[in-house]
Amino acid sequence: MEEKGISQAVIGRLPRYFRYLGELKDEGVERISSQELSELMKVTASQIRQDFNNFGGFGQQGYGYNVEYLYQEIGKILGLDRTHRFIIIGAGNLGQALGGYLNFERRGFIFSGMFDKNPALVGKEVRGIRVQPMEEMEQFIRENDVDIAVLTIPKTGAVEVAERLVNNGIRAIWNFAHVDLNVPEGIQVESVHLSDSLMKLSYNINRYLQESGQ
Amino acid sequence: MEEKGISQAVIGRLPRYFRYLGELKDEGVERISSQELSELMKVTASQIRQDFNNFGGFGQQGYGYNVEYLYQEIGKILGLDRTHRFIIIGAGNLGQALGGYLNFERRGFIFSGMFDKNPALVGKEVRGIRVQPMEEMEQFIRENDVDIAVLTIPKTGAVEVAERLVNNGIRAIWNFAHVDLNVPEGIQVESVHLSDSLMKLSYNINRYLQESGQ
DNA sequence: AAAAATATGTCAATGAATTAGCAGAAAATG
DNA sequence: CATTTTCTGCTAATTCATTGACATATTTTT
Repeated sequence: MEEKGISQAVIGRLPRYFRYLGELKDEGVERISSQELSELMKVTASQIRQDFNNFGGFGQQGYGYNVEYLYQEIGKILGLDRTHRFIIIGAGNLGQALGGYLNFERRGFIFSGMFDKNPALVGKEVRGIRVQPMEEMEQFIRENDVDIAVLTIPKTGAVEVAERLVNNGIRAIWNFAHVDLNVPEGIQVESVHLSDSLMKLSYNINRYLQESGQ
Repeated sequence: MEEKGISQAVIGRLPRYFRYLGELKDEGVERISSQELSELMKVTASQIRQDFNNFGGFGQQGYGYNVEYLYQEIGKILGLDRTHRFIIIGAGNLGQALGGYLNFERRGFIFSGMFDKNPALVGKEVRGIRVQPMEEMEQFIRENDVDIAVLTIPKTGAVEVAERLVNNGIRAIWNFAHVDLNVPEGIQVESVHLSDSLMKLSYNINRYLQESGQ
């Protein structure tokens, strides 16, 4: 299983495959062909085969793919066979929502700390984790082998906090602040720009109204 | 300004242009060239010009682009010159977080209702909006000219709720549930699959570890 | 007011991603 | 156990997206 230069287009589709395969597995489905999966997921069968072949091919001619095996393999590719400890910076509603997701835990993402600069939130508990003041963040990262920091703070401050995170050994940032973070080579950033997403929706509403005549 | 068959790749970049132009405007910058903008945003100048030209061209040779004008025009393309009323289905932390974002209001997205099936949450207020029971959803949509429904409920139930929304005249769904919604032609769906995003991050962490030798 | 510099819009070239097609391996059938 | 069917892995073709190059319009400089 060699992985070199897999495009982000492919990576971006893997979680969706993983989700569908997990559901099939739970339904007791043992095997599936690219054809069947393509109908279910509404993508071409060719794309499915091509995507999987990036990682060496998990199927067998005349049989198809074994659901359980394929599920496991994609999980491995996505790194879900390891555990990743994460902390949340910003204990507002969004931070609390993400801290509360039990599904993340199931995939090996362990919620281990939460920080906020607002004294009113410090001390509050989210799923057994006590919100700590921002001053304690650096030490906590160094002492607790934290991989991922989730940034759920307003954009003012996000750049500065990101820098502090990186300086203390964070490998990855899941960024919900509405700014682009510039981090050194080797630090992974995945941004979720909610307002961008909403604007895309807005565009498509408008487009449809225009195309179908006001 | 003719728009036909603009690719989603282009649309996906518009909100980011809009964000940068808004910041430049606030800083008092009057004009900018594709070259300068490309350095700021870390994309090629050619792509910027190509993207804008999909909509007819907003610049002038020898001058560049007027920041204020370009900002306005992209806003119009994204439909931000109109107002859209939205409701939130699911008054958990995520729903509350989205209801609380003042920035959406600034862009013309008006938070007008919130619903939850949990009686413990009904009656609670989020930014002046009272959480109503699910049973009142249909009538509210019909009587209040609601464009967008934000789905912040668990995946069980999301498909059924989506159907109810569509049957009562919703045009667009901003979907945070971890399922793919199948809606009729003409209904817009924009999904934010948070766990997919986290898995991509996980993949990239792993990849880097492997490439740089364990 | 002429010359030099700037910077767009557009076309062409390249590169990336998706889809189509098919040889051949395995499974199912009779 | 031979024949037919199924279905992958792979290569080739096609489509889509990005980048490069340049003619030309506008601005700035001298």
